[in-house]
Amino acid sequence: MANSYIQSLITESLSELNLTAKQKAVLTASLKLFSEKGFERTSTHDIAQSAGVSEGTVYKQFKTKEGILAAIIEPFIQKVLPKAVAKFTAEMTKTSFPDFNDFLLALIRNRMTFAFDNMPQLRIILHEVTTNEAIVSRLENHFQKLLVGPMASIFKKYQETGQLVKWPTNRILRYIVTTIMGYVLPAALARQTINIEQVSREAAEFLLKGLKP
Amino acid sequence: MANSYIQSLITESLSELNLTAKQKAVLTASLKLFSEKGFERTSTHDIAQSAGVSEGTVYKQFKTKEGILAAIIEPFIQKVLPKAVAKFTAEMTKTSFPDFNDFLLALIRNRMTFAFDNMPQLRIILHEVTTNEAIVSRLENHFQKLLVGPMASIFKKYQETGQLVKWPTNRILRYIVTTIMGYVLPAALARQTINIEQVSREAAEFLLKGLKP
DNA sequence: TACTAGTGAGTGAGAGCTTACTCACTAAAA
DNA sequence: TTTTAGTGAGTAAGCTCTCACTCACTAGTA
Repeated sequence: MANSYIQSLITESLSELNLTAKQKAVLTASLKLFSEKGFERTSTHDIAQSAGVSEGTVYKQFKTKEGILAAIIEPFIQKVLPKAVAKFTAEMTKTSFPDFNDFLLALIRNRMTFAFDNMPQLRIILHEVTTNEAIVSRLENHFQKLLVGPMASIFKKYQETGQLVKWPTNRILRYIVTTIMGYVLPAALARQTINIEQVSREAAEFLLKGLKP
Repeated sequence: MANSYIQSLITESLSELNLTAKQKAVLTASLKLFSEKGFERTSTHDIAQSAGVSEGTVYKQFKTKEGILAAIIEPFIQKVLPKAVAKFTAEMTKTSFPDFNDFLLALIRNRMTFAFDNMPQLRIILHEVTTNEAIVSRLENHFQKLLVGPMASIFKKYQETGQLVKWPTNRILRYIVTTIMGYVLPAALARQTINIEQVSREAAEFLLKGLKP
């Protein structure tokens, strides 16, 4: 469900650029190589070979190697991320789980699925983020604008019904996000998968206790 | 306290190699540049210039550029990390805080101080870890051998006095570590400092609730 | 229908640089 | 005198990016 939706987001943002089959091959090959070896250790020769095109083709569409990286990261930060968040918050406000436990579980499951569906992109961003301050501040900005705002009103409901501790939205979000990351990051780095269902329950159990009033 | 101890660990591991002043300058310059720009974007020319030596000097001691990276990462993983953990667990078992809250606070404060004292090294490892599986599995191994073992017996005490939930050591550690990372990582990436004292209390408050039986 | 002109994605050899690494040499210490 | 740290110009490999060229295809013309 979340899977196919995310997939369509990616294919959409790809087809929007109306690229030829070969240009798309360049992007998908770059995504794979960048996430496996890192941007700097991937040569344009590698990309061309992996995509089955000539190096000239790589540079027809993307003027520089950095341009390929931007063509991967930018749509993800500017389109995939915001759309996924918007869709999720809309779903949450509509469904309106009366029980905070159910809300937490849905949230964690949703976010973990998203992370695993977009593992290559997330790995690339994680790598870049350590040496690129610009991306860090843009992601921070996104976190504030996209997440903190919508979540505040949702949290308020649970706080008023005495199910959620009355801490600032920022603080509550930090614990939720980092607890999820605590499961996703090791798996991402070790290139392993996890049992999302089981792990979500585990994380929800802990967070529910920690975020009780 | 923790600060000066860690500092001495680094200087010790540096002087153990009994390097000349220029060779040490090469290492400290590399540490700075690698953590700021990343290993691949740092040239040996940059290192030589920053250290105020010739490129030949760089290669007198370290046979390859990878060798410089290893000379930074290896002592950290094999000596600094284990010693810091050993010293901490020894301190904890000796002092034996009767109150789990006090233990948690000491633990978090200690770990955060360590992280900020070793920020450059941690940034380099974070960057490398995304493209180097070998380091990942070695760190995982360290986590198991160094942390899980000693912590198990400490946790047992608090579990028996009804202050700590009876979850596996691994699970409890995961939540403690990730909660700390939730404060340290954003600061590390944004290259900012945080109020360790205030933030430690915040984190301890959350963890105490989440880890109550 | 047959011919021609035009288009643009794709090619790959190679220009131009950067980079990691070497080595013949110097200066100074032992 | 021997040894050793340090030097920096030099080298070869590898990188990004360019550009003159090909060729399948389309659209207009006779």
